[in-house]
This record gives sequence, structure tokens and C-alpha cells, in this order.
Amino acid sequence: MRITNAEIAQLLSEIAEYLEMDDVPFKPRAYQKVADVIESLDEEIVEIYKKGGLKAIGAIPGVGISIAKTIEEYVTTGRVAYHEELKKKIPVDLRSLTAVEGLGPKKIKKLYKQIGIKNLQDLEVAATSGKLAEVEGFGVKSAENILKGIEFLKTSGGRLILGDTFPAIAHIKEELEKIKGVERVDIVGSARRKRETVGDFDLLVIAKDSQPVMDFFVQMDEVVHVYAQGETKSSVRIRSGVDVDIRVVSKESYGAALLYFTGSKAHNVTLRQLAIKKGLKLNEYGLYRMKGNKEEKMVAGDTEEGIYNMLGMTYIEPEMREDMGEVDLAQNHRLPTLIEYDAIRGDLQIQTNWSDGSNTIEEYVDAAMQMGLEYIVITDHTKRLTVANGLDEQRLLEQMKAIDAVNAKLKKEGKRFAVLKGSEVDILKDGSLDIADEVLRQLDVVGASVHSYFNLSRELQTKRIIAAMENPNVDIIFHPTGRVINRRPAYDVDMDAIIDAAKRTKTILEINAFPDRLDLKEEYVRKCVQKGVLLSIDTDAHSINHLQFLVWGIGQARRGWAEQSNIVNAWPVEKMKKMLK
DNA sequence: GCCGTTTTCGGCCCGACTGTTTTCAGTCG
Repeated sequence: MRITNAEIAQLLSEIAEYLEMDDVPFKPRAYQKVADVIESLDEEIVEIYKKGGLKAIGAIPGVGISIAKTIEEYVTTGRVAYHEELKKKIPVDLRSLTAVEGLGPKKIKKLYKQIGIKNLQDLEVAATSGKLAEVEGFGVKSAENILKGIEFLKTSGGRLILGDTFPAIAHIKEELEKIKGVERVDIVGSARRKRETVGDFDLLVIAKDSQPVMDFFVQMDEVVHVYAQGETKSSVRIRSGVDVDIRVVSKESYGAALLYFTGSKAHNVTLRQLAIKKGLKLNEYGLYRMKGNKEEKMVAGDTEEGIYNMLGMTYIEPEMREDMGEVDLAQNHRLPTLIEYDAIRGDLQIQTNWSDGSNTIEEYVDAAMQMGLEYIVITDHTKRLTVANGLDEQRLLEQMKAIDAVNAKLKKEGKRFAVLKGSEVDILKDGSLDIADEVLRQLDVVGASVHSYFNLSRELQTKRIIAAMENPNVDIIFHPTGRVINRRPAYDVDMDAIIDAAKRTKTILEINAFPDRLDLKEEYVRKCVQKGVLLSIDTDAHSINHLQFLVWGIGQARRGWAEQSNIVNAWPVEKMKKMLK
């Protein structure tokens, strides 16, 4: 049994929540802190433990003897007695209940003790029947909000966030590639199209002999249920709660299979209709010339390019295959040239340990250089966000000096890398900014974002953000709609007005690459591309590991049909600086 | 429960907001 970091983080989080219920002071924070650290750790705890034992676990920041032993118990036995003891007292489904916006440990405890609520179903029944509103500390309004929260969880439909789930599937892919006789493995389906969430994962394999692949697949450690196991196709559920399908095909049919299993369904249907018009037939094995009802000859199939070309089209990138007009464009050879995955030169949003990030400026520089970036912009939070240790004017000025020092050192060492000065300045309720203009003016890049008053009316929220864009120092609006996938909808805002204002004020809109943000959504990316509003793709990194999220932001940009010319941080840095306000 | 140092135990991020109260508990970030 291989326990993932996400599972360990979940367990520690639950312990923290149970302790919180009992008003235990300080301990919850200790557990939660470690949960957070482990969640964003790039190395597997299981590996750390294997290599260095209890001592290595204890070296993780925030982990002392007691938590180290808890983690050890979990990775060796799969359970933790302390956790089970706590759970016995309040046996509720913490994971799903805390997912409801506005519900925390205290309220969950009260609801369990007073009306026996254990899970989402109980909660929904109580909220609907009016029983919940009678519980002390709750009222009609809270019942309403809870129902809204449940509804939101439901509409997110059990789909998992791609970037969160991807490491698990990437690991399976690697393992499959090690099997003798396996020539190629691809992750297909909506993951290949870079949808922000996935319902399941699909794997496509070329192998001479499918049997060893199937045997390995259904017997993997992480498999909790086998739905089906056949000669060329199997389907399982893995421990992270996601279903994985696998299909083994021959080399001759691989292109057709890629096309078929990548989807989208609508895109495939359109392709098939087009094939029929041309006297051809397309299925997952190939493209065939037809004679009456009979396949005469396979005319393409080993590559996707070959099939598209035979259909009279240029190759369509997976991210565009949504039947949104791309087939027409491909027939006329007028597809956009999407931004490439290696085109980003610098990251425009990074939080360091000056505010709520966990790494130093220098550590980000090293990590970014290793990734092949040419520059980064340091954009710590500002003072209103006290919880994030936001910077006031004075600390911001100090940080500018620190950045000068880092740049001087880089130059001295002959390294071609630049650190730019920036800020993620808070947009206050009235649209004014949290940092004085004369200080903002001294920065290279000013990003502004909303972190408060999410519930303003559409009119006020729109006015507020446009006011920020009109500030002559604001270059970018960070995470423009504030949504968090599967957790929180966007705030109510007139995006058309925002996009028009961005055009008018020459303000960049961000595509935030954080897996659960991906804000802007693809539809807004598309609108910006159409209207000529410039975009940036930033990780919003709070630790150096987060720099790897860039791929999800680029995927989102590609889904919005963005080209390199639309993305300012895919330009040479001097050119980008020239367009900034 | 962890950390840092005052090297053995005291301090731990805390302000804003919401919905419930009528002075505040719980949640969020």
C-alpha cells in the first residue's frame, strides 16, 4: 500500500479539525501546518521515510516527534490509532462536510451532537426541512447558505481538478512504460485536452502483448476496485477516488485510437460526418475508404496528422478539439498557432517569505533558472492582507533594495537572469489600492487583485475592478474573477465590461495557473484573444514547487486559442516592459 | 504539538466578515 502525500495531508487535517472541535489550543495549528507543508511537498513522504526513516520525517518543517510518529504509523500500517480514537467521538464525514463553504469543525460538531448530522445527505435534509434553522447559532440564512454550498459541490459533479490529480496518473504512466514490450503510453481523454477538471483518466498503450499490461494495471497498489478486466481494455478505481481506463492497441491504429480516446465526443462526431461526406469511414482503428458498405482500404490510422490530412485538414491541437469551430478553420488551413508549452520566459506572480510564500527570493531564482525561465517578478501581498503578512509601503521599499542586491549578485556571477520588482496590491472596497501611488510607481510590474468583499453587487464589483484598472500604475489584474474550482464560484462581475476596460486602459488580464484557479476561464481567454486584450500566464507560486503549475496555465491559454503574441510573458522581457504602464 | 532560544518553557498571525446574537462565535484567508 502506497500512501500519497495528499492522503497524509488529509489525515493530519482531520486530526486538526477534531482537536479544534474540542477547543484544544494550538495543537490544531501544528497539525494543519504540517498538512499544508506536506500537500505542497514535491517529494513523496513514503520515499522520504524509506530513505531516512523517522529522522527524515522529523526534518520536515513543523514536524516534531509526535507528528513524525503519526506519519510513520500511517505509512507503515495505513491507519492511525489517534485519528480513529478522535473519529469515534464524532463519527462524521469530515472531508465532505468541511467542503461546504462556511462549515467548519465547530459547526459540524454542533450539528452532529444536536441533530445527528453525519454527512452531506443528512445536512441537506436538515437544511431543507427547517430542522437546521432551529439549532442554536443557526438560522434561516445559514440553512440557505448551506444549501447553496451543497448545490455548488454537486454541480462540480465529482470531477477532480486536473492539476491535483495528474501526478497520480503520471506515476501510473511511468510504471506502465517500464513493462517489457510496452512501446508507448499516452494519457488521453480530457486530461490531454487540458480540461480544468477530469471525470476519469484514459490511458492508451502500444504493446506487442497486452496481457502483462492488463495484469500489472489491475494489480497496482493504488487500485481499490476493478470494474472490468479484458484482453485490451480494463477499468479500475484508484485510491485517490478517480477511475482509470486503459486500452492497448496496435501500432497501425495508434493515431486513430489517440483521436478517438482524446475526444471530445462532439469533435469526433464532426470528423466522422466529414469522413462520410468524403466516402470514408473513421473509427478508433483507422480511416477507411469505402466501397458501398464495405471497407476497401485503410488510408490513414497510425498518426493523427495522417488522419487529419487525409480528411483535408491541418492537424488540430488536442486543446482545441471541442467542436467550437476548429474543424472549419482546419479545413481552411486557418487555425491559430497556439502558444507552445516552452514559450513562457518569466513568471509574473510570485509570493515569497516576505509575505505568505514559503521560499526566499534567491530560492525562487534558482528554481526558475533551472526551469529555463529568464526572469521572475516578485509580487508579495500588501498590508490589508494581514493574515498573509502583507507588505506596507516601507517593507515594499526595503524589498526593492533586497531585489537590487540579488540582481547585483546575479550580474557579478555572470548569470543572465533578472528579478523584477512587483506587488500583488489589494484592491480595496472602493476600487482604490492598498499601496500609495508614489511607491507603486517605482515597481516594474503592479498586479492588483480582489481578496475581500466577494459579495458586492455586480455593478459595484465591476466598478471596483475597473477603477483599479484605471490607476496609471496597475499593469495586471490577477485572478480576475476570483473563482476557486469545486469550491467557490466567481464573484458577480460583468466580464465583458472588464475586458473592454482592459482594452481601453491597456491592462493585462491574468491567466492564473494554480490548478484550482485557472482564472481566467477559457471562454474569457477566448474573448480577450478576439478583442486583442493582452494576457499573462502566472503561477501565483507560494513555494518553488508551484512554479511547475505553469503547464496548467499554458493549457488553459491554449484552450482559449491564445497564441504567443497574446501572452506578454512569452515575449522578450524588454518588449514586455515597454508595454507595461 | 512545535519551535527557538531566554537551552527548558513560554509563545504560538490575527483582522474582517457573517449571521447570529444583543456582545460574540465561527469561518476565512
